Amino acid sequence: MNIGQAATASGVSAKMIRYYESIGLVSESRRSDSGYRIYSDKDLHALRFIKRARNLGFSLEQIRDLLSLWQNNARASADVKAIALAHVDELNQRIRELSEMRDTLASLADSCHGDQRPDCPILQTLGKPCH
Amino acid sequence: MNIGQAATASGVSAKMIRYYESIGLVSESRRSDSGYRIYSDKDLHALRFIKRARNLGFSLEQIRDLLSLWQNNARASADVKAIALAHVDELNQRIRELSEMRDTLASLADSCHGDQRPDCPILQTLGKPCH
DNA sequence: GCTTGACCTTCCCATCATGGGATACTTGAT
DNA sequence: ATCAAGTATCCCATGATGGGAAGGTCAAGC
Repeated sequence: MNIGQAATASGVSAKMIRYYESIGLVSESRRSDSGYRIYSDKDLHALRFIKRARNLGFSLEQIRDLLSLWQNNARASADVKAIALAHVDELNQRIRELSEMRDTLASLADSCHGDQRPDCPILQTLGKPCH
Repeated sequence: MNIGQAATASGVSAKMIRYYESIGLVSESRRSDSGYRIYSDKDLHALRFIKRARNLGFSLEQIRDLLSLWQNNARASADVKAIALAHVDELNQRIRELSEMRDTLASLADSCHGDQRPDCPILQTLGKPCH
């Protein structure tokens, strides 16, 4: 399987597959005589693993750890769970921050007439001299 | 006021002030004879404005628009409100995505024993052949 | 006056994950 | 033989920020 097919089948772009290889996230693939990368089902499996983990918001470094646990049959599930829960915490933190921004901004927008007049509490608040 | 004092007073690092100037987000400041940047209260006001808007998650390009409205006394508050509401939508979208990730991951983690055994539904799900 | 340390200047590089594009080669089908 | 599509390697860009080097400036203390 060439890189394009692996990309389609895994949902990871060819560009990214090459990049993952360059940073050692996936091992260097076999090459054809002409230098084309060749992917096995096992390689594909790893790419799909990465794609899933990205969809869950894991960073490539977190995925590096997950991959090594995934490939290590002697792993303890506690190690995996710890990474997952740490990431849940990160997600919660970011959700909290974004929610706070949204609430503040929504209430500012709510108090703005939204008409042709220049008077605007949003700009007034942004421009206030101190926090 | 030198850049360091402006940085402290506005909460924007000196690095960032220079960067904002380089991309034309703030106008080039006056310079002393020796080339030091000099900031007025008005400049400081604009930096604080930017800082606030960043805290609300606006991108620098959005802030560019907000600043020009802020400085334009003939603005319509509707224009400001539109930008704010569009940003609220973006925030909601990101919150939704992150919440979805968190829920998926939390439920996976929940189903994982988290003990010394290798058996782990988290890795199993990440590694499953198809979406 | 001279030293010292804190501050300022510009310039380059790094981050993180991804995409765009240039140039050249390979493959497979007509 | 030709042509399109695929692939290879490079370099560059993003957005917002920080780090650091090399050199100039300022103010305080001796």
